[in-house]
Amino acid sequence: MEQVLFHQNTLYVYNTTSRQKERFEPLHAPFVGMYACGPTVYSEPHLGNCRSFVMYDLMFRYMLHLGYKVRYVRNITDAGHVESTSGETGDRISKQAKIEQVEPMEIVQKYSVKFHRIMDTLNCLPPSIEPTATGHIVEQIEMTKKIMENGFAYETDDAIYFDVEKFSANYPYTKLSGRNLDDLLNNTRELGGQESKKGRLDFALMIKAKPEHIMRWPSPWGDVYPGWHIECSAMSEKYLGKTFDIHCGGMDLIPTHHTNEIAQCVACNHVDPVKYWLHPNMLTVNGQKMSKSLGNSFLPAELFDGSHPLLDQGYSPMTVRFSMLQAHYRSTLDFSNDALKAAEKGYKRLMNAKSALDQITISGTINNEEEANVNKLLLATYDAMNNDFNSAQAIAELNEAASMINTWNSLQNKKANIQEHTLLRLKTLLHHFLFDIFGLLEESENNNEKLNGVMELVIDIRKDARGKKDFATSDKIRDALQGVGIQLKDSKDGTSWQAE
RNA sequence: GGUCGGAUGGCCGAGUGGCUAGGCAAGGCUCUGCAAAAGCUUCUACAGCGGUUCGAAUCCGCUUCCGACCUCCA
Repeated sequence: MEQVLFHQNTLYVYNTTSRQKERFEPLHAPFVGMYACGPTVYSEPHLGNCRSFVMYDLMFRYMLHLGYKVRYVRNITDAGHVESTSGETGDRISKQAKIEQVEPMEIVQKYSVKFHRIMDTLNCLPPSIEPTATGHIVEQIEMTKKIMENGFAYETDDAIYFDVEKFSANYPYTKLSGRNLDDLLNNTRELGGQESKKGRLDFALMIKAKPEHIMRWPSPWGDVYPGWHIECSAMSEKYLGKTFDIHCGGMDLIPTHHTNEIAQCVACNHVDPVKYWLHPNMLTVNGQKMSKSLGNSFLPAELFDGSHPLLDQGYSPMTVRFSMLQAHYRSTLDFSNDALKAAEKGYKRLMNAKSALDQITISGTINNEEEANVNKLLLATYDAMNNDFNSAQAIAELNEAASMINTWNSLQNKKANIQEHTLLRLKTLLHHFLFDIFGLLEESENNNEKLNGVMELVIDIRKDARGKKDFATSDKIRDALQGVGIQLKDSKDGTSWQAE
């Protein structure tokens, strides 16, 4: 039996289009269609990329938890992400293929695999559908044809361009970004390259492939490869329909990629494709956006093993995930040693409280204040998430829970003065939030049976030594274990251990 | 240069005009053979200057600083 919680929990989301929080009402509840811009698989994703994917995962998980039937589509851009800055035309995949001296599809394969591994490591659920651009060339060509038929695109010697000026006469092109169209049109900044497009804001739907270009597909305009924006429009329409609920993507995609996506869809289907646009903010390093071009990227692997020069230790995947959850998705998040260290401790605190809660039972008497505090907290945690997925706030509420749990746990009898079903609800809450919604995992190796057996023995030997006041032996055991990353924790109830 | 968004205690970070978010660090205490771990506890901040209000971190204006986008980026 599945719970449907969305009737009691009204979700509010910040819609970039309206610049305010709106009540989330799916077009066809309980179904929710959600599209997120996935990676361009020409290199390894860095932590900034990962943050966005973790945030989409949080949204996906929370909506699932509420009982929505979510179809989460996240594409893979494996063709056509054009670099058009300096006259050199060509897409990122082809460029990287030249650098690594392999086939473009080898690049695609290599970095798709890496991407999926990282998503697994960070415990992101796989999307419901993960379509690739190369698998949907037909749909993209069809869409381009329709846009041309509708009069919003034109052909030149080198490409099919979208006519932004013509489009903007009929529709507020800059609606999403809030930019002033005239300012954009009159921007004095010089563009490189000698493209044949008419307007400076026009963008390529399809690019005619030069003879040396390997990734190419036949079309009414000769051999072409797709522009970047058209794939998302074509694939979102195919799997979610002409209109759907949620579209996610990094904030940096608003003025260009997402603006153009809307333009394409409207020019093609005459309807606004997306009801709610949700945009996670950037990850920063020393206040600056993490980006490949700035050279300040952290790769996940460098973070996990601590090999990045700015770090003085490694941090586990769940520490990284937790640090991302501790900030709201629309705020910038600054990555630093101190922030990660704090996250590491904070994550352990919650996990420890979760384990401690398993030992807590009810006393049989009810303390009204205790009872009220727990009930308040149960609501507050949901309220936080209902308020535009405020995981930071929700974590703060769970920390309040941790304090209560720790207090009960420090009592001789480990008993709480609350109702039985209230205790049960608290246990359920912690389980749901930590594992299902936040997507955290237990990282300790305490569930390894053989190691458990060995540790039991070692702890027993040390206990005997301590009993005989043979502290040389007991300390030797403690220090040696510390050396291999196992920490012993002495308490009144005996000794437990934890692997780093 | 244009447009948009920020500035919160030692650090990271929530904050929907009134009820000290939270975590980490630091100090104190409990526990302990010593330590670690764990727990309890203390630390009342909102860039500056004006304004609105009974009351402002929150609303408005100006100033300073920072960032993002405008050219590829999640």
